[in-house]
Amino acid sequence: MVDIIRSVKGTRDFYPENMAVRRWMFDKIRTVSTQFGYQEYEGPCLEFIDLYAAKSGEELVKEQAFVFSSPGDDLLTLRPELTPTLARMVAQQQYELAFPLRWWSIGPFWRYEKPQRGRTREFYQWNIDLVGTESVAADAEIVAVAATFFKEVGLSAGQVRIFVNNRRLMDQAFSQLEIEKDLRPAVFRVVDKLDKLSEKEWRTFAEDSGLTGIQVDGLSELLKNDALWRESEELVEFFALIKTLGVEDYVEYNPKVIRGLDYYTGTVFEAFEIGAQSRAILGGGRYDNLVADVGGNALPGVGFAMGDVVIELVLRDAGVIPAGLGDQPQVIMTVFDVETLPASMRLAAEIRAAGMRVVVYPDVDKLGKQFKFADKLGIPVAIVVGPDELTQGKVTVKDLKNREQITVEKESLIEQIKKFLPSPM
RNA sequence: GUGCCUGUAGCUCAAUGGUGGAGCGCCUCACUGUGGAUGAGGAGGCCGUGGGUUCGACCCCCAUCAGGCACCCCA
Repeated sequence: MVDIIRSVKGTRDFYPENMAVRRWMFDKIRTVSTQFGYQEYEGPCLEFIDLYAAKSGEELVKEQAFVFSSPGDDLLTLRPELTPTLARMVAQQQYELAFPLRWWSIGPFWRYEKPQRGRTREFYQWNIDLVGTESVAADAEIVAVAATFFKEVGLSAGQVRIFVNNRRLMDQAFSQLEIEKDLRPAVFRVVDKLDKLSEKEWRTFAEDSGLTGIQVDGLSELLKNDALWRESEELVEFFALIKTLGVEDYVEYNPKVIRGLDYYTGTVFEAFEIGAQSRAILGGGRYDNLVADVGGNALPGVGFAMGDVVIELVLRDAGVIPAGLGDQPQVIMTVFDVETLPASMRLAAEIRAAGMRVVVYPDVDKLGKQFKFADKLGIPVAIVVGPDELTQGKVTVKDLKNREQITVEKESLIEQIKKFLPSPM
């Protein structure tokens, strides 16, 4: 093979087959988002780096963002996340917009990471936010959106679970353990490590992080307490609402869910695949001063983000992606010889006028070859118009799957094709 | 950014340091108005790339690029 200029590391090519799956996933996202009354929006893919300097995790901007200078010497970045853009868009029109606003978006993002399975440098992300209310009902609604998405794509509560916790509750608990405020970020990391280390290693790690033995004991107990949520009025109300919304099977309290990002202030949640893999699918939570960081009035909100890469792997492994997705043609018009080509093209136009996807075979080839081509593309119906048909004013319609064919009057062509087409789902 | 594993035909993978193979796929023919089977042929490779060791390298060493796994981090 001649050398082909390779694709950029960490990017993906979407061949029609993959594109069909992506289209299907995105359609599900759209369906669920709009069902809950959210409106689609989109921001630019390029932003000034200053937008992210305001907040975001330090590492996200400094080490994971694609930053470059434009010909005009501006420092630009390919957006690594949407939240700062959302904050700006809201701040710019804060006196025009009707709050609470429900917005959703899906688009490309870039992070300079080491690519591996489930992680690329260019990916798509679904963002959905409910901004302008502190109500617990908003938290519950957002989580219900996530749960409904799982239902919609065919993932059961046995396959995925949304784990919920509350930052305020944890802060309160940490205070009882007399863990100082400036130690909290380190403690979050300790919490995060619990399932990744052995108990002994975890202890060591916790003490190295600055916790006393008594605090480690307390923390260990705390993180085993699945009933801790009862001590939080917010969470009690939250879980009651989740039940009302009918998605309680998907939602569970988990004291270990903390989330890395600093801007979360209340409810936090993460959805995981259940089972051996246990991949993280989406994450989000409540933030109370989204807009203030970019110069607007502080606005509370709640939302989450889901990347397309992991969810696709989960959906594939779960076997819930339907077959027969895609926009391949429904009918192939074979070409018998040069003389009959115009007749074939004319017929194709008629079938298109009836609303079907039709291709005309572009060369004069043996019929067998034309059928084989149709097979490969998964086209279900073929039409043959040779000299015999033309002189009789008829058309042959062939069901490629069952290998049946029938020669009919031209007038009943469309009807006959419909009989052979697989019924739409 | 760190550690480990892997790069051989379009795909999946073999090949003690001594002339690179298989299965599937592809093309042609048996089958000049009918495709999933069968049979017979055929095409297709600077063995990821660049150095080094050696009489000789797909094989050993180094570097580099790419992919995977575990960290890190997170979606």
